[in-house]
Amino acid sequence: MLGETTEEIGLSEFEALVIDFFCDGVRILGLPKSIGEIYGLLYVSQEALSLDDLVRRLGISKGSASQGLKTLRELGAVRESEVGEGRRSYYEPDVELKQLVGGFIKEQVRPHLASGEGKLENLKQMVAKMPGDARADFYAGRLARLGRWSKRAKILLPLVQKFLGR
Amino acid sequence: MLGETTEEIGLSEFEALVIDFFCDGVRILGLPKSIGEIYGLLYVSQEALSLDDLVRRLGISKGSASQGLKTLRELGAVRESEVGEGRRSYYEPDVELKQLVGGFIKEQVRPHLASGEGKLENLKQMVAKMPGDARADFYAGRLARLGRWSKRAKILLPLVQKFLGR
DNA sequence: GTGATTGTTCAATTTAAATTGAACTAAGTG
DNA sequence: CACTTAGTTCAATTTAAATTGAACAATCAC
Repeated sequence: MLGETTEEIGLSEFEALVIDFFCDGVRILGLPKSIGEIYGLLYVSQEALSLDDLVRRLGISKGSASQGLKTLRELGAVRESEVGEGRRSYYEPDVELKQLVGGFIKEQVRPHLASGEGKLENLKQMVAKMPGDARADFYAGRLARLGRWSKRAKILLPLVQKFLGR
Repeated sequence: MLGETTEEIGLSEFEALVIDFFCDGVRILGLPKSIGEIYGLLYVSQEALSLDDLVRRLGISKGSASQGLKTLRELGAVRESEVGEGRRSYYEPDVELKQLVGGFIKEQVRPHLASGEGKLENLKQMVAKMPGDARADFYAGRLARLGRWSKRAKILLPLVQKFLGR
């Protein structure tokens, strides 16, 4: 099993630029650069890649690659390929924008929205217990507005997903 | 001019929780916590506040407050109040979701989209210069897909703004 | 079973980002 | 003008986040 195939190491200029493109992309979403590198290399590769391929070609640690792949799988941005023969897993990207955005909304956006709504509920209860003066009225008004923001976001998200679906 | 008005220092529990709410919010958007603190305190205050008020009540440095206010003004999330008498400036929040999202899209999202389109253009030119083999076809296909993503985003953003406008 | 291969976890380290604080500009006051 | 007050800038520091790498499971091969 020595020297089986020509093992590509390093990255072509083209590959490096595609990867850089995705690093910028994930940066906006608040995800670590390594996620962009991994997804980028998968996106620009014709064949599915193993964890070891990612480590070798990107020059990142096994820990980073493992952790990054885990996040990408949770987001639904990457899936295990069926083809790989041995015990080793190979990964390929999901390239459907709809899926990518859907996964991001489900994993990153909705949890934050939900926790925000919880906090808002607490705040409303605090105001309900305050003396009914002008200050409490002001607070109630501001909280009501936040509630409307949150409600709108919850209507908007499915619409966005629908729009991206076709 | 000593001891003019009862100068509130520190934060009530309610104020602290509202500020915390906004810190979470800006975190998702990839903005620093101090931005959330400043906007949060303005949001929960009935009167416009000066830079010095922010420094004192939030316990942050003048530098942070100045820089944070600058960013918030650029985003259109905060404006100078008309009322302030002396030479000092007072600030109040813009509480219209439409404006806030609009400012964020204009300042944070569009510039990234534009730079991404530039990079994509470069990549397409590189592929055009490659030998016309299967690999180049694969690359061309992937880049075309990225182009569609970007096009969709550009259609979607104004729709989102419109939706939030009413 | 032993030894090799694949992948995960997490404490220690590195890297990147935010914050401070002192020096500075600008504008107001007497 | 000299003196105070308001606000900005930016190098140095602090803080938070990402990455590493070594130890640890899990799975296969023999």
